[in-house]
Amino acid sequence: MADRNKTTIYDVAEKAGVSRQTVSRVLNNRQDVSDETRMRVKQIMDELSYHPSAIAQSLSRQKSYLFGVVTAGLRFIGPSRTLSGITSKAEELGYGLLLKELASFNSNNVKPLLQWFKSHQVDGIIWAAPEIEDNRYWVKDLMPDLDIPVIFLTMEEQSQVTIVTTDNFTGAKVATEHLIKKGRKHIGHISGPLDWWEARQRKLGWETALKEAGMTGSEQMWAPGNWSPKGGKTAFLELLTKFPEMDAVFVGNDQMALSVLQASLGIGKAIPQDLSVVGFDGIADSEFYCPPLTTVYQNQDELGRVAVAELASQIEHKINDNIIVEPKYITIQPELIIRQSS
Amino acid sequence: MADRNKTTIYDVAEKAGVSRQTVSRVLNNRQDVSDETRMRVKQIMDELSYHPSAIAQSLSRQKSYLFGVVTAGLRFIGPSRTLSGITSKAEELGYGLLLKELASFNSNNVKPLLQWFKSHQVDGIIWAAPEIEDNRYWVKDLMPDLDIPVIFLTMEEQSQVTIVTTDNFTGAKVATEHLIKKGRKHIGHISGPLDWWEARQRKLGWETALKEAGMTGSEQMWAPGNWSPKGGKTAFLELLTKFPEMDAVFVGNDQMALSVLQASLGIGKAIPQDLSVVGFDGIADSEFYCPPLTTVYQNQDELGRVAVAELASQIEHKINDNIIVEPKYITIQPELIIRQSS
DNA sequence: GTGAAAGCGCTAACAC
DNA sequence: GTGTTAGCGCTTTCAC
Repeated sequence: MADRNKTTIYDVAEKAGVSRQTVSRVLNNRQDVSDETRMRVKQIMDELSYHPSAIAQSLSRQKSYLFGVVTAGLRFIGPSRTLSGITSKAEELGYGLLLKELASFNSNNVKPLLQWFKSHQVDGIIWAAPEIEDNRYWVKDLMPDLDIPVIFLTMEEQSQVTIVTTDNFTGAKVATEHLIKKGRKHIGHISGPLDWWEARQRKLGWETALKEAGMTGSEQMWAPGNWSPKGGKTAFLELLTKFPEMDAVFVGNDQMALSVLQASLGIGKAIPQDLSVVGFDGIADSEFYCPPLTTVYQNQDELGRVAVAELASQIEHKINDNIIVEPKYITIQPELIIRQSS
Repeated sequence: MADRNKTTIYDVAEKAGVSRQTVSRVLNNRQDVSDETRMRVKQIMDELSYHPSAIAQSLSRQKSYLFGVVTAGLRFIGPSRTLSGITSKAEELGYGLLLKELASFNSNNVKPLLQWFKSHQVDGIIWAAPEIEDNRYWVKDLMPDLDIPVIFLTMEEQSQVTIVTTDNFTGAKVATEHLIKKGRKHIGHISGPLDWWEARQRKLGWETALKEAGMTGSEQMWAPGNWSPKGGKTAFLELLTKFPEMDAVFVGNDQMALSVLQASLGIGKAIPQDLSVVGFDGIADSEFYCPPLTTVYQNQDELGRVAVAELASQIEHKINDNIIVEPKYITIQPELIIRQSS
C-alpha cells in the first residue's frame, strides 16, 4: 500500500535499469518488450509495490475509464435499484463511476454538471434521472456541442439521443387488461404526478386498455397522486368520492397502492372482493402487503445494466471504428405479477 | 460547451497576451493580479468558453476534490438513503464522488478497491458498507499504510479509526422498554443475521432492556431473520412455535415487521391486542402498514451527511494546520415513533 | 526491443 | 504584478 512519497514509473525504471517507456509498455501489456525485461520490470513493480496513477494516465491518454452518472431521488427505492444495476455492470466492464445526485427531480441546472463531468474527462454519461416537466429542454440545445456519449434513462423517444426505458405504457395496459379480464367494470386509476413522463405513460396505458375493451376512462375515474403512500391515500379517498361505483383500481406505483390497501380496509372495503388493486414497480415488499399486491414488475436493475452496456459499446465503436452509433430507443418490458389483491 | 480541440490555459494566455501563470492565477482567484489583467483574462475565458481540466489540476495539485465512496446493497432502501445524504453534503462542500458498490455485503476484497481510489487521488474515503462477519479485519492491517483519511459508517468502536453510526443498542433498548411500559410480559425478538454488527447491537438492546426490567431474554424468545420480509415471516412462525405465550415482539427492521403483521393477521392474531409489534429503521412506508407500525427511526440521510462533513473537516485540518485529527466515534440517536401496532 | 523527446493541462517556486 | 522554469506521472511519437 506504499509509502508517503509515491513510487512512480520513474523509480521502477531506474531500479530496473530501463527507460520509463519500457516500464510503461509493461504496464500496458504491449508486445514489444522482451520476456526477460518484462519479468524483471514486473518483479520490481511488486517489490516497490508500484501502482500507476490513474489520474496521470487519464491526462495522458485523454481517456479516463470513468462514466458520469446523474441520478435523483436516491432516498426512493426506484432510483437506487437502477443505480445498483449501473454500478454492477460498470464494475464488470472495468469502468469507474463519478456520481452526481440532482438536488431535486426537476432540476434544470444541467450545464455546470455536464461541464464538471467534461472537465473530469469522463468517457460517457448516464442520465438516470427521470423526465419531468421541461427538464429535458436542454437535450436539443446542449447535446450537439457535447462531444461525450450520453445514454438517457426513462424518457420519451427523441431522435437525436439514445434512451433506455421501461415500457410504462404497455405495463399499465397489461395491468388494466388483467382487471378487465377479472370482470371488473369500473376501473379507476391513481396516477403519479402528470408532469412525470412515466406517470403520463401509465395513465395512457390505462386509458387505452379501457378504450380497447369498449369502456372509457373519464376524468372522474382518475385522480393524481404524488408517488408517496400519503399522497396515494389522499388521491384514493378523493377518487372514492367522485367514483363510488369503482370496483378496481390501477395505482401508479406500489407505495401508493400500499396506502390504498390500508385505507380500503379502514373503511371496510374488502380486497379483492369489493375492490381489486394493482400496483406498479414490483418492489420486494409488495409481496407482503395485506393482501399481497398484484403489480407490474419493472426490472430497474436491468435498466441500469443495459444503459451501461450500451454506453460502453458506443464508446468502443467510436474508438475502434470511429463510427458514431445511431441513437437507439431501447425498451424493457415489465411483467405482471398476479397476487391476491386482484 | 466548446469545440472538439479543447481550449487550454495556453490558448487563453496567448489570446490575452499574458503568461499561463497569470491565467492560472485568475483561475484560482489569487490576489496578485491587477484588476485590469484579471478582467481581460476573464473575458477571454468567456469568449473561448474555456473551462479548466479538473484532471490536470488534480495531477498538479495532488488534490482532487473527490471522495471515494464504498457502498453495498443499494437495492435496499437503507444504504441508498445514506448515499443520498452523502451526495447532498458532498455537493454542498464542493466535493465530487467516486462510487463503488461492493458485489456482496461481506466482500473482503478491499485492497484493490483502496488502491483504485488511491490511484485516482481521492482526498478521502467514506466506507458506507455495514460491518459483517470479519469484513473489517483489514482495518488494522491496511489502515496504517493508507495515507488517506477514511470515515467508517456503522461499525463497532475501534480506537484507530473514525466512525459514524446510529446507536443501534439504545434504539433497540428504547423500543423494548416501550413494550414493557405497555405492560407486555412476553416480549420476543426477531433479529437480523447475527453476523451483522447492527443485528447484534439491536439484540443486545432488547436483552438489556428485559434484564433491567427484571425479565430475561432467553434463547426461546428469539429467532434470527435475514432482514427480508420473507425471512421475517419464517422467523416469526418459528418463534411462535417455541414461544407461544409471546404478546409482543421487537423486530430487527421494518421490512421483517411488515411480514410479521401480515402473518399475524393470517393466523387471526390481532395487532396490537394479541401482539404488539415494533420495528426498526422508520422507513416511510411503515406509516402505511396495517396497522401503522411503531418503529425506531434512524436518520440515515443524516448519517451520510455527518460522515462527509467530518471527512471534509479532517482534510481541512490536515492541510491547514497539518494536524492529524484524533479518531472519533460519532453516534446518532434514533427516535421511537409510536403508532398503532403497539 | 528499447530509448529520447515531446506533450497531456495545469500549478508551485522562484525570479524580475 | 507578471513571467520563467520545473515539475505532477504517464503515454505517444519517432528514432535507433
